[in-house]
Amino acid sequence: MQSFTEENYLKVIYHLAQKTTNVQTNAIAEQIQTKPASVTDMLKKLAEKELVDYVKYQGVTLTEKGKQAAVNIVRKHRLWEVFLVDKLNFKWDEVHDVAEELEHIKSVDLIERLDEFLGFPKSDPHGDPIPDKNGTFAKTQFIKLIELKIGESGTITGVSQHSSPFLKYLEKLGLTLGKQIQITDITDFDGSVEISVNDKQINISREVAKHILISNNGKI
Amino acid sequence: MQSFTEENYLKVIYHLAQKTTNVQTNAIAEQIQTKPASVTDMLKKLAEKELVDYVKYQGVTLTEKGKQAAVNIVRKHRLWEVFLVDKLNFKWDEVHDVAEELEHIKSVDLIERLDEFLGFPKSDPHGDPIPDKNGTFAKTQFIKLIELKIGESGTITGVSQHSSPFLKYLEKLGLTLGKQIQITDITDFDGSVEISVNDKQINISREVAKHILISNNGKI
DNA sequence: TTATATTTTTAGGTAAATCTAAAAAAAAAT
DNA sequence: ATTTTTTTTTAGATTTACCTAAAAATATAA
Repeated sequence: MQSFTEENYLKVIYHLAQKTTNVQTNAIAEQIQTKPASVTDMLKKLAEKELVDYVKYQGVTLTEKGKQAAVNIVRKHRLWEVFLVDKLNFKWDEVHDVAEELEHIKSVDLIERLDEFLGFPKSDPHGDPIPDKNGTFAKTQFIKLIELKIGESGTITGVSQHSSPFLKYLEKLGLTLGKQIQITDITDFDGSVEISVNDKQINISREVAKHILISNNGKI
Repeated sequence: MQSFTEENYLKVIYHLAQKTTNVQTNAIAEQIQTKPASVTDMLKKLAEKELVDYVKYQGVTLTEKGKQAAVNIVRKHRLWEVFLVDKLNFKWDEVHDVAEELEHIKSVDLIERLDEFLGFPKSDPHGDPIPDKNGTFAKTQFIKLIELKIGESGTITGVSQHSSPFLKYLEKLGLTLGKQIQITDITDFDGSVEISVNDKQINISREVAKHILISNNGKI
């Protein structure tokens, strides 16, 4: 079993490893809100426990054992987020911090029963996939909204930015999960995107469009 | 805000204070599974924070601030127990350890929403009262089953022993919360009690009868 | 009321996770 | 190919919660 702190390191390394193979000390420090020196200490400890492969000055990768542990935390985090939104009526921008605490509750039985209670959800309130109890993710097929061309359409199925202001903004625009959208225009000047959603035309910046994930896309 | 460990001390002191006014160092150490020397250290720290009144060699009492914090943990613990039993189908003997972890989740919003989701329950799966968000307990009127006389009856509304074997045993006998019972005989020899429940006659020891709490009692 | 037992505290130390400041290694720029 | 910058590590402290062993205070018994 890992400590609360070790679990946080594993989770952060897991997420950072989606971008780069070898995860850097500084990147971890930034995520965990601590100093690089503290990270080095912890990496040694995790390597000792065979949860990461660590070579001085070369960054880390998770071992199979470390990856399993990390995926399990991700699973718990996302299931709790579903609980908070579906059952306790939290908004999708309010759940992160609470789930951050709940994800460390240890009982295996609890999480299996929670999964069942929630109806074995496949994704969390932000569209992120929930691994099953063996750590397997369902294959998901997303493209970024920014990649759609004029006339193309699709369904909003995720976001790649979880900050509260961003999520609140999308909510205000009516750009929530499950919504059907169509690209009606792309401005030459700054690349901002005009889309039709809820029978209305709205305009979003390229930056926003980058972080909206679309599935079932195609021409109409 | 208190640390996880501080919260545990406050909770234990709160529970022990139901029996004696001045809570002793050794009693705390036993409950928390630690050494008396460690308890002394922590009592100094809690006194420093004005959560307890502590006089060397004289034991401790909670201050008003300390009591508030303790009652809040009790509230969270009991609400989570209701969640586990009512929503996740845990048995009443399985919930204690998990609730012990969940009670330390900090979000105030979470616990208010959970309370609402559960329908503002007034007692937990063992019949213990749940304080409201101001820390007020509803007045409860229990007597021990052992105090009933032959012919008297009542409703099982609580237990004063939470060990898993005890709870499992009661479950097997059908002595669960809400059940209507009547005393049909009390054995002279060892004081064991014959009761009628679910249209059957069963026999329990004095020791068991001491830990079953009855309300609405009276002659029939 | 003195002796004995129990309870509690002090003193000094350990382990986990953090820190700052300085040194070392690696990467980038001239 | 140096120099400069950035990244990472080491060394030595700090804080929290715990420990053991010994001393001190309190309670109990003779």
